[in-house]
Amino acid sequence: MIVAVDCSVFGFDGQHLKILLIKRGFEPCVEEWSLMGGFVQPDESADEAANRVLKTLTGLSGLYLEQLQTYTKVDRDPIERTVSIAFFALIDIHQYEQRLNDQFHAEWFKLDEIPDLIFDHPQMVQTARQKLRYKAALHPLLFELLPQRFTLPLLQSLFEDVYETKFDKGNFSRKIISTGMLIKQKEKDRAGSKKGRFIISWIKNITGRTFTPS
Amino acid sequence: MIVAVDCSVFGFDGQHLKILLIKRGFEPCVEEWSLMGGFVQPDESADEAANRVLKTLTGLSGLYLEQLQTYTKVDRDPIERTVSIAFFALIDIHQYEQRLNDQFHAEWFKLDEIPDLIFDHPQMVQTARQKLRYKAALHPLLFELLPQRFTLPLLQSLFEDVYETKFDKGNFSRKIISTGMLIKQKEKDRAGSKKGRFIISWIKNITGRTFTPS
DNA sequence: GCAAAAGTGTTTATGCTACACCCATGT
DNA sequence: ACATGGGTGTAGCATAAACACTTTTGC
Repeated sequence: MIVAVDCSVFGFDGQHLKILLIKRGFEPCVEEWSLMGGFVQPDESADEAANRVLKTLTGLSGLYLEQLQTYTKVDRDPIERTVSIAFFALIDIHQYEQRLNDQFHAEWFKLDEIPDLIFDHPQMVQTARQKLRYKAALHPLLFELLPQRFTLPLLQSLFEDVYETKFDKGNFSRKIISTGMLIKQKEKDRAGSKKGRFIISWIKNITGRTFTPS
Repeated sequence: MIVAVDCSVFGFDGQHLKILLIKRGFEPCVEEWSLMGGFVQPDESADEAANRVLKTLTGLSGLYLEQLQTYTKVDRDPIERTVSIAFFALIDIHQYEQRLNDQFHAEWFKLDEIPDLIFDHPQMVQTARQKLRYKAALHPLLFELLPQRFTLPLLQSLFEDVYETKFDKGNFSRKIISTGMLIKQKEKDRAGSKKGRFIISWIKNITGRTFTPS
């Protein structure tokens, strides 16, 4: 039986949450859109395979990566029996290097504009999205989508896009600050706002802290 | 590559949460304790395989079954490269039929008295336990461990054993009742208590309701 | 009657929501 | 000066925690 990995890669461009898809260059289903994936090699675990695939696609290592679920329907691959271990990854979209892009014809898609995907990839994307929402409500996850230094309004717009709702800025601010995971810098970011927003950065290595957005 | 399933089967005997383990009757690691598992056949999905395995072990179909995680370390099986899709299942321990038991030398173990297990099964058990706690805090899951008709004090002792803590009976009662998922019966259960406890039953098919224990 | 466990009520504390208000700056 | 978006303060509401109280029965 063949064992594959498929990755739902999420990014945030400042406006919308997006997912990275590639146009397949090989059979079956050439020229159709799909998640980035690959086969698990004899000398690697699935996690290693997923990291390898992501490195190949984005040029980046050490991305936030989490195993989602394994898809095993008998006929999910029309050619040969294949089980696929689905992952989702979070990436700072601005670190994504365009140069490797062309090789795979990769593109970022807004989540409500996803094209038809091969096999059971639509289901993987949906599950990835659900898990992202579910987990981000309790864990500091979405920071992985932002640069090291960002602003609170930007973080809020990310949460609002992920949860498709609006949050009260006062309550949002208090909730996020109260986690103790953010450090307010002295500098402000003055682009696109009359006042300016304080830059904040994220303490990545606090373990065990959880929070819910308001 | 070989694809297997392994199931962490939980039960509740009225006192403690327990897990069902078997003594392996075949190589490798004969006579050692392990989770109940099996190989995914060419004509079945992993879910079907897990259900088949559970049916073989317990004689029961339609158990609560959920995919946990897939274990893929290269050398996790010393004989041949095998990936294992781990599941956890919840069972009303009293429906478990002893007759099929002997075939596998199955036994229930308290979670703090689990013997050495083969391969990465200890990790599977730990992850299963974590997921059970995590999910039961938000979803009506633990009812699956009880008979159709049970009492509130019994439910509370189940929660207390799962979370290794004590809950206030008043607050617990209100919280559980407020979910609207329980029906208080007219009858009482008079065994082992001076007053008696009202029997309650569980409305299984309410979707979307969630709750947190107090 | 008394002990023991079931079940109910009540007070207090906490946290969340909504919304009003102030602040800094570009035009 | 004023419009705009950033940031802070606060009153009211809803929920949760702690604990006192009542009920029912076996002994």
